[in-house]
Amino acid sequence: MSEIRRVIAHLDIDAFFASVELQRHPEAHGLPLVVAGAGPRAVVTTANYEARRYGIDSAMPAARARSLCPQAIFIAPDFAAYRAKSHEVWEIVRARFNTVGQVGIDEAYLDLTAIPKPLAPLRALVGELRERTGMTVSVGVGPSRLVAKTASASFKPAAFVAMSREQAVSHFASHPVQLLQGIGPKTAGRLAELDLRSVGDLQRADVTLLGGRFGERLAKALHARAHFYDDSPVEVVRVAKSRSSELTFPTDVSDTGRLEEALVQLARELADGLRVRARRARTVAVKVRLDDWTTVTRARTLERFTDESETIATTALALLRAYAPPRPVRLLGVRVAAFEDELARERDEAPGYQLALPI
DNA sequence: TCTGGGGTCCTAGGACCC
DNA sequence: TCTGGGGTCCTAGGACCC
Repeated sequence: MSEIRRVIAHLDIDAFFASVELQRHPEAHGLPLVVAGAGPRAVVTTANYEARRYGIDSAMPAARARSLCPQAIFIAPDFAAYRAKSHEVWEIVRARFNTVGQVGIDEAYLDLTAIPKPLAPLRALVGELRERTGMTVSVGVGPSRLVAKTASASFKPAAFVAMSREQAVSHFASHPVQLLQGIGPKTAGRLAELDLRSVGDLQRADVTLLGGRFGERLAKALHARAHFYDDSPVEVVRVAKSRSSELTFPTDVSDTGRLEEALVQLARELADGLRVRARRARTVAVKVRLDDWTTVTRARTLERFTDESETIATTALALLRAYAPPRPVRLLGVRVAAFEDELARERDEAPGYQLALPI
């Protein structure tokens, strides 16, 4: 087995939404700024570093953010503006580097293995991005996505850190396990029951003991993560596997008519999106979150692929009626999946192409 | 102070076919 | 009359990430 030493960079735009808003509201510079919706159930999408000093962070209810820092400037998110700025940033990156795998709106991995001395051009890129887009990017570099990501995440903002796997293993040993990507609150809680709280604890843990609790597969994966082993590739092209639209009501809804109306609207949005992207799906699913936060999904796979609002809406309605929510509804969603193979569709729709049908 | 919206991946169980 | 295992497709729920 030949071991190729990879060089991976992780780029992350610092406080992205808040930074875009600061460009449009220069008077807010140096003041706490929070991007959050206005509704009663809104959450914080981003807070700048001034606001984070008050304990405000992403996904926190906006109401709580307001009480933590009433003098902060609150701005409703403008996703069209963020998408435009994101496009600007990553187009510049793609013009300078070949293997760019974007992950979400404000992050990307770069595979720099083929570049002899990658840090200098990377440093130049950071400067260029700041000059041309006004965005500050944090950079982590390492032999894997995991090392690169952990480095950029823990040294941001304005980070520029390169680490070997061995350095990551020792440097992050004292940090909580949740620092590792893939370990969230649930897994951290289960690990704590085994008295494993830090990355170092997990490094030293007995895999057999872990296996008894998590199953062999997950145990091995967790142990490997703690040692910063990761061979996942940088994926330049990613094809979506599902699309969804969902809506949290400002107050819970019991009225069937109102629920069905909302569901049809969501189905329409979804179908419009499919047609814009020239994709068709075969599975339609609904998601219902009740007032007590229980979440139920129901799915149906159709005979044919579809991109029609009518078909998607009818299927979604049938699924909702069959479930008949037993309590007031907080959230409704529609999802489509099992997309038609893109190449097959292009071939089938190519002019002059005739499908050979058996007689 | 009650917790958005858009995704991915994993697991487990049942149906069905060979 | 009782007993198989493998493979694929589908559904439902859960955890996690940005």
